[in-house]
Amino acid sequence: MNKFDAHILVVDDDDGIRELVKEYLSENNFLITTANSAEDAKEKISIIKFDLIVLDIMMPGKSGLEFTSENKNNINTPIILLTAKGESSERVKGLEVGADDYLPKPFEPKELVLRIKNILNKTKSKNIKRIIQFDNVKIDLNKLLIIQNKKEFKINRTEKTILEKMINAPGQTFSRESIGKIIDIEKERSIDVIITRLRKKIEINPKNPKYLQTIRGSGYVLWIE
Amino acid sequence: MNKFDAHILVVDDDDGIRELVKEYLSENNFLITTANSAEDAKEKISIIKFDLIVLDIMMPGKSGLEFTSENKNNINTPIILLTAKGESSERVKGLEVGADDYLPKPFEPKELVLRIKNILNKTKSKNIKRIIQFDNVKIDLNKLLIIQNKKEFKINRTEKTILEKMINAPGQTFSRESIGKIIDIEKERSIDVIITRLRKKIEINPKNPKYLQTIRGSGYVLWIE
DNA sequence: CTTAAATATAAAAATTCTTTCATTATTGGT
DNA sequence: ACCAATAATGAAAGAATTTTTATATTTAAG
Repeated sequence: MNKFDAHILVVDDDDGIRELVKEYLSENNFLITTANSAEDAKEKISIIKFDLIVLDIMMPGKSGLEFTSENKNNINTPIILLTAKGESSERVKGLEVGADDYLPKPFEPKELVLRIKNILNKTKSKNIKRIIQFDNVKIDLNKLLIIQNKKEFKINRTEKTILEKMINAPGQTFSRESIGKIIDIEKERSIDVIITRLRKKIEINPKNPKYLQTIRGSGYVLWIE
Repeated sequence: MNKFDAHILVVDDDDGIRELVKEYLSENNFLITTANSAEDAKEKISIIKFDLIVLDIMMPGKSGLEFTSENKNNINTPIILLTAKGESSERVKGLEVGADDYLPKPFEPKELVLRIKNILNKTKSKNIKRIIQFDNVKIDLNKLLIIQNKKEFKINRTEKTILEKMINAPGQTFSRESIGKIIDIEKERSIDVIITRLRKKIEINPKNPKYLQTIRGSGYVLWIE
């Protein structure tokens, strides 16, 4: 939808690092705004709502720790701290005052991108998928429909609840017990039946499931993509 | 309360690392159990409920990734992966399959302790309420029970789903339409009926609701506190 | 105070979902 | 290849939930 994945504020007094980070993150499809001090950052967050802040701890004037401590509770934005190598006490404090993650310097840019993406994923708990498509199958949890090779199947509440979980954790195994907990069903045999029914809707060939597979001894898994 | 901060399972095929980690974490007031393979770990988690799992990615037999993927959904336990330096694709996968954090090897033990503490903190404060109490009423969504003045009522899935939403947005009005969407019910009259049933369980005097009130023309609201 | 619209409620009817059961198929280990 | 354990499945029984119906009650407005 948006051209950028997220809008990130990078705060560091060191021009070199700041520009390096900016460049690297930009290449990775983030929109970057920079600030060279906590005070500068403070001003910018009062104007723009960022998706995440990358913040150097050690800066002249107000430190990254102070900034985090003062602002974390007023804004909802996740913060990643850049900390000095070895100074683990800094990191402890950082997490204590509300930072979401930290990265000891010097760091690999890749690492930063990785941690950013991870946090954005977690905080964006709103990005729960409700409509997915793969091969010739479309699952629409809003309309409670599965369309498979032009055939249309209704799904019921139970099936919806299971799919909701599985779709948002593809490749992860769900034991019968855990599925039972999700949908408040007690008997494990009932879950077999529900899976059989689901397969008839999802699978081209239900007898030889491609997507909703059995993990013998463990449970079931949804493979998409 | 407990003598230890948390019970942690350390999984690594390398005896040296495993023992080193164990020793260091023990010194930091964690109770440590070890496993030397994913298979071994699997057995142990079936017996003991750990607070956290530290898991090497690269192991003979089942890899840490596979273990995470297969088990993350069935246990509720946070997982920290130990990954090879440089192998950032491993880390991406790790997070994708549900790991909560990772640490590239070689790592400083201090760093591990820090990340463990951070995760334990976060997971402790999941703020979705599932058990609440007010006046003489206790609602337990886990046990699917409402206890009101020593009377005990079962609640069904529909009721649970509605309460789940309302409890976490008290004071917010829910239109019949929005309730219907939550529980996949079409007819608005049916929702009247469901509310009536709920009131019999929650309210001391269902005819004169104190908690689950009607907002004429708009819907219903749950007032607690 | 009356009235019309909205809500409440009990009970029955209709529908949907869960469980059971009997049988067959598949899988992994020896 | 064989065995035992696990899983799949169709059909039917059993339970539970949703919807309808019919009637009563409450509310806001004039």
